[in-house]
Amino acid sequence: MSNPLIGRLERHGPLTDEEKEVLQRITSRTTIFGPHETIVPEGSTPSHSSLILDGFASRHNHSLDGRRQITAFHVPGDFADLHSFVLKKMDDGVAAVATCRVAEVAHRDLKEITKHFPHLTRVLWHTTLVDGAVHRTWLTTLGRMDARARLAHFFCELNDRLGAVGLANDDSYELPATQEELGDAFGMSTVHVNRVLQDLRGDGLITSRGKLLIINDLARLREEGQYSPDYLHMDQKLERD
Amino acid sequence: MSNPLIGRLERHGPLTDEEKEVLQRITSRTTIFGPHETIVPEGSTPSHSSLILDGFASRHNHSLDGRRQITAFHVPGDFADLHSFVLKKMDDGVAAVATCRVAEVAHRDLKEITKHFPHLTRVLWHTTLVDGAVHRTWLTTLGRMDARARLAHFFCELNDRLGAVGLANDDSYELPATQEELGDAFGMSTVHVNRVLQDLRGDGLITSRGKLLIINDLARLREEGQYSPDYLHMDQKLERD
DNA sequence: CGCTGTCTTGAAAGGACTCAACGCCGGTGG
DNA sequence: CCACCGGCGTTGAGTCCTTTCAAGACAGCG
Repeated sequence: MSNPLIGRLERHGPLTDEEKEVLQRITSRTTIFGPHETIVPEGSTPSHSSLILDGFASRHNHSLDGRRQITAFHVPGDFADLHSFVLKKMDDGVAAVATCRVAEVAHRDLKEITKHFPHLTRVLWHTTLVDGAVHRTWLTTLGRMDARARLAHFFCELNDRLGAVGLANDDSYELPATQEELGDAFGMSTVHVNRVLQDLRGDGLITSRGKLLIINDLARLREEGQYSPDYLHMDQKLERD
Repeated sequence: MSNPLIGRLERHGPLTDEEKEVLQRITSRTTIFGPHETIVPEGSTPSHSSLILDGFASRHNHSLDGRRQITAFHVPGDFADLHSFVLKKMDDGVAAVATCRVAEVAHRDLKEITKHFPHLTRVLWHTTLVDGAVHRTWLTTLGRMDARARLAHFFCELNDRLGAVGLANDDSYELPATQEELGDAFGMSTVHVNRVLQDLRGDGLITSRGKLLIINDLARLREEGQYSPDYLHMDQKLERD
């Protein structure tokens, strides 16, 4: 089976055989994390970065009074903490939402890439910048949209991101997050998440059975969430030279 | 006078003379933007990135219904849109808050850096990752703190960032943003910004005369804003090899 | 079968918003 | 030199989205 990282990076243009070999080599050590387990502790100084091969993970900050804010969700093919390679110290933490299979990529190996593979370096840089673009978009939904629109927006985002790795079919996908986690991500209480979800279901926009989320009316959900996928920079090609 | 970019990047460790020469060379073309002028339009595909030499700038997104969210403020020494070098298309826009002197750094030149100066590349990457860390922190304040704490937090953040470039003295500095801009950054209406500022002044935490902001009780402001500057990664050294 | 985590529901309280109007001040033009 | 103007800050009142607290229902699991 093909390497999820290579697939992810090749969305932005072909890689040379040599580049693919390197990527293959540095992603060979894998670990499993169960639901709610910590993948990278907040404040730690890891010597490797974690690539999600399988599962669903979150990144979170804690305010000083202990409240949790989830700042990102990660799907297979995403680096959850590539930033720790450059920033060294984690200002945030990474946790498994559902069971995750993770490749641990040594920072030593990443540094070799930056020394010898400038194109690969730019593509890796690109993935961290897309994270930033998603952060900005979440800022916009948090600052300027109501709870219903925020959740609608997120369901659209996830549909596109999971679709890109073959994990969404017919606008439906597995969403392993609890209502508490959704609340921690989108600045709302668990109670309110529950009520908004009921509204969205009641209005025929989505259906959910257990962890399965089905989007019934994607056009309307996009409109309610004011969703436009530009910020994901999904199929953008990066010139090599 | 010394180059603000070199000063900024050298916070993370010494640069070679050759690296400094390159930086000096690529930041030589400057432009002035007046208050409220657009520096980089949302959705554009710039061929250069804008380094703030002087002034105060903002980055913003618009929701589809036209509401503005400011996602970052930039001070001298900051690249406002280094991400456009790698992402190509701007998902956000950059505007001058106060008059800005800006160095326009050609993407062509940045690409040469990624080919020949791996250390410099990592340091530049670092600055975009700090932007990301600030975004995450803002997400946390937006999602999990009330309006008063968000503003308190921001005033502490700016005190540290401006202090690092010599633009804050005795915990006071120029803050050229209007109350409307603060509202657009921190998810609140102009009216509410006004009221919260009055509270902060009334409680003796800050004083403001015109555009000058004075922090009267930094310890208490930090506590109210739950502020800790770790996420700015300010004095972190990056090893060269 | 009981436990624990998750989802659901109700009621009351509150933070923040909208609308609307007014004051202040610096700039500009007559 | 002064009156007008537009941008910005301030105030008041009413409304509403969202929270908190509390408790009950449900379901998977050991």
